[in-house]
Amino acid sequence: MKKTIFVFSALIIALLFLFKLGKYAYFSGDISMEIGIAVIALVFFFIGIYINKKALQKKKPESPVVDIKKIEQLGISKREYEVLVEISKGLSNKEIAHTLFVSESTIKTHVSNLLVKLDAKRRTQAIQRAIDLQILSV
Amino acid sequence: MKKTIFVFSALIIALLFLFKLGKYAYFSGDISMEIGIAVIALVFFFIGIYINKKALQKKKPESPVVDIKKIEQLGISKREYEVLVEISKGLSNKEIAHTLFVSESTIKTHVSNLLVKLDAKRRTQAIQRAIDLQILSV
DNA sequence: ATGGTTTTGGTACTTTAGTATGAGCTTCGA
DNA sequence: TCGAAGCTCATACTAAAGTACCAAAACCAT
Repeated sequence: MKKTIFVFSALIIALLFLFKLGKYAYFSGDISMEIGIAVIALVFFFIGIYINKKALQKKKPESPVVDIKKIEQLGISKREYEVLVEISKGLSNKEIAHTLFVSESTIKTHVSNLLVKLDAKRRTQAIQRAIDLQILSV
Repeated sequence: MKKTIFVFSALIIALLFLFKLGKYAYFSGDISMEIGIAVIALVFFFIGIYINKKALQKKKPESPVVDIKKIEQLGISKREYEVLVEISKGLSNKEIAHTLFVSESTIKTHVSNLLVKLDAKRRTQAIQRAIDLQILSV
């Protein structure tokens, strides 16, 4: 909103400034005036391009973001989600156990729970499901 | 290139047309002329936005595409790649065997070869590697 | 404090996955 | 036509993955 106000203010100022130029050209004859108008047109043309580019740049960081609501809906706990992330990295249960400082048994329990909650038969399927559900950032 | 030429032609024509309007306003007094200039400016402002939007729309279908060169570089055969795709879908060796109409033994062989070529220890890791290498369309 | 959830861990077993090795068959280019 | 490469399949194991069941400690909110 502030951006919009700023942009319009800038446009008004630019317009007033160009009016001065226009009058200046006006006293210098007809041809100069046409050139002045051409300059005005071009300047605003590029302003339009610039504004638009800026606007689109901010839109870009869009949807590759993930999670939260669906994770909660599925009843996946924090710890389980951590395990899910490690699974998607291609780690084995033993490796996950090491990185999370717990026993492999614990990881197996988490994985089993995850498979149920994600309705998957294998960890590879769990990865796919998680990606589909936008629970994992690809 | 043709687009650019067309756009500039259109701009020149628009300019000439607006010059006519400018002259028209010119004979109607100062205020009208300033309004005319403002109109010109705004018109070109929006033309700029429009052109820019069009240009960016064509750029969009960008890089989510995949493969080929790297697949060849890694020495992955067609059949092996098919297996890789099925793996990434979360299928088991047995299921892949069914969908590709071969025995599970064959799939195991392909998987083993894939793991070597992708430098992975597990199929889940193979999936990650393949995604990193842009061999799989996420 | 008491009950529900989460996290942790274990045992015992079944099922997949993955490795190693060998071998027959097809295809395709030199 | 000869050989390399790819695809197929089998046997025999080892190693992960997953299931089932149980249970103690930790955490959190009423």
